[in-house]
Amino acid sequence: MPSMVQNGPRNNPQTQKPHSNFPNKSHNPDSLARRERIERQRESLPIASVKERLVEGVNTHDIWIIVGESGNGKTTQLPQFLFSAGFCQDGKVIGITQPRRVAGVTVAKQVAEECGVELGRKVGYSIRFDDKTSSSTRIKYMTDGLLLREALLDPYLSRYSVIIVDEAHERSVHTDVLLGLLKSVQNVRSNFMKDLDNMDDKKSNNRAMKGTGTGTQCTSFLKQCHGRKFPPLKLIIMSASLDARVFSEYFGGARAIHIEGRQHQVDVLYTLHSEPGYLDATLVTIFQIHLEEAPGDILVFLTGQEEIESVERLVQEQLHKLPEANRKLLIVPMFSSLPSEQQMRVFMPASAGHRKVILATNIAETSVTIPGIKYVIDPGFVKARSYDPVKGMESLIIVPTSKAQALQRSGRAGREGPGKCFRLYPEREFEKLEDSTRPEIKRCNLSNVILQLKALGVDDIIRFDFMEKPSRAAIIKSLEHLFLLGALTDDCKLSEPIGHQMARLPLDPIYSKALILASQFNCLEEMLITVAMLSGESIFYAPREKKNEAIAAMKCFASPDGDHLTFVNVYREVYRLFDKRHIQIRGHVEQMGLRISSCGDDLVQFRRCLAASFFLNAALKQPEGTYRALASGQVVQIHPSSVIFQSKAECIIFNELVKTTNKYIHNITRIDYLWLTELAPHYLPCGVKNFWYEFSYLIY
DNA sequence: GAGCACTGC
Repeated sequence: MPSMVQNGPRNNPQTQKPHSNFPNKSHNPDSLARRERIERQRESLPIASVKERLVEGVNTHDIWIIVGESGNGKTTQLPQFLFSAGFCQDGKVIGITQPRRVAGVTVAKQVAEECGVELGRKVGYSIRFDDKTSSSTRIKYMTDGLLLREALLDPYLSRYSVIIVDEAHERSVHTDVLLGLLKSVQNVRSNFMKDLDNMDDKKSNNRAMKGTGTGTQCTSFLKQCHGRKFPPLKLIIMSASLDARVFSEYFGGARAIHIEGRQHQVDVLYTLHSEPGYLDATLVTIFQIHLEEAPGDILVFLTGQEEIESVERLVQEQLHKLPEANRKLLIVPMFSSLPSEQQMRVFMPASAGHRKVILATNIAETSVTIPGIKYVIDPGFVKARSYDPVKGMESLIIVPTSKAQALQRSGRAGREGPGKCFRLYPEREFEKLEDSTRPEIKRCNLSNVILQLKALGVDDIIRFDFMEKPSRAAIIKSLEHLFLLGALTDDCKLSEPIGHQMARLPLDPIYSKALILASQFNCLEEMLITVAMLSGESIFYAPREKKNEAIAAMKCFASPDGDHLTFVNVYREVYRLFDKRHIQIRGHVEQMGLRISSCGDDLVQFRRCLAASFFLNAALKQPEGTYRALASGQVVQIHPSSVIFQSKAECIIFNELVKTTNKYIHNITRIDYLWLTELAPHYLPCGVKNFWYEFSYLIY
């Protein structure tokens, strides 16, 4: 039972690393010395030797692919090279996107320091909830999701002369959608004059861009471009993957340049035979390193909290059997749901003579860089999320890593000096692994992606030029979902006003719709609370050792009607803890002109609104106590973390269906079945069939 | 009776 209310939202420990402050005036001899040191450091980076070639390349070609492992300085140096080469003339901006918030912040701080400027002036960053830019910002680091949002307001990305997409090999959904968008924006901007002629020729034709070779629709861009002139957009795709070919092919045979990294030698060792139980093998390897290898910390990649906690226990048990002198081993767990104070422990050095063992999930692959690692233990597995669009179900299952992932993990041993990586499987098994992890866009719910693309004016999703196309079934399912939510019209366009309102909110479409409905049900205040809680990390945390305290704390707030009402209760008591996201969403709905009122103690009204909002996720109790989801017919169970886990509610709505050891539903509220027939009559029982009839001609 | 990792004008 998750229960303790956490002390504020968790922060990634990297954001809390100390950084020096600005401004620094160069009259000071200390700062002069520092500037010289920074200059020397910059010049020693691998990328410095190819500076002229890079700048010349960007001048002559509109698109470049830069391949190179981390440590070569491409993220910090390239924007500075381009700035010096004049790419920010006329107030234009160089934008650099990152998949993660922390990276954007830390890199921007470093570059501001290198430039000797105050962060937020010439160099800045912009991430959700935190904008450190000004009108004078010329080098702007940001998350890729944020640039996508910017494109909704400025489809031509007209402020930017150059956009650098960093860490493209990670292939997050945002990166993939952004690449598709950038490709079409670049095309429109470089063919600007030609396209205007084109449009004059085809005034009656709504699909002016078809046939220009882009494969995308830019009609909406063109309309807004009338009478304005933009310089070509320079694009740079940066990737750490060894294979630049996929990017190069996607961008019409774009040139790629390889820049050496700063990686030290890592010896990779394999087992002779397959290990039946990789946790036992992990344990043996930890002690083998501890007792036989030179000093240096160990990083172990495990699949989840449960594994980490059980390995931690096993290591502690074994440790006590060793002679006193051999017990100098410090075990530190690391996973994202761990509170930040405990996450910080991985950055503290072990006391003298001790070796540190970090037991981590794949958070340590990319998100968190831990100093002092000399040994990596890689059992070769990862817990991965996948999505079944037909069943509307996510799965969280343990699968083998890809080759790229194994390389990424072993690289973690060679950041500060030569290291060793112990792969707990035979070398022949490595050869059988997939080359790279399947891009996220092929294994996630596409409703949000489609809503954003529609808002950007891309009407024909099936023919959108994705780098890797999601399955037709996944696209159709999400179109159907959006239609049932009222976001799409009968001819598959974004509806007015609901679809456009939904696209503006940075939320899962079903939550956006819930907010719109809630203003009609006079319970927007309560729905804002609920959606804010559902949209971020859980604010509940129940460590194993404080289980009873956690249960007691939860009981103070629990509502017999379910989790959503419990959220409202918690908020009303302790709202300050997570106000940031609440305030942001509140600002959005106020701007949209929705009426914010509270239903007060009339929580039946709120539950009716939940039923109207989440009717697609309704379930009925079966005789055995399990539930049957109405939309897909699947048999599901209430997850034990729900406050109504033990109740026998006849009819419920839920927010998430995730298959782990069982098909579990999360975030549940008890409703009355009759409300469904009253509030969602277009859906029950034949709404879906109507959809297929209406849309089949558009899809096939 | 159980929770990979990210992200959003």
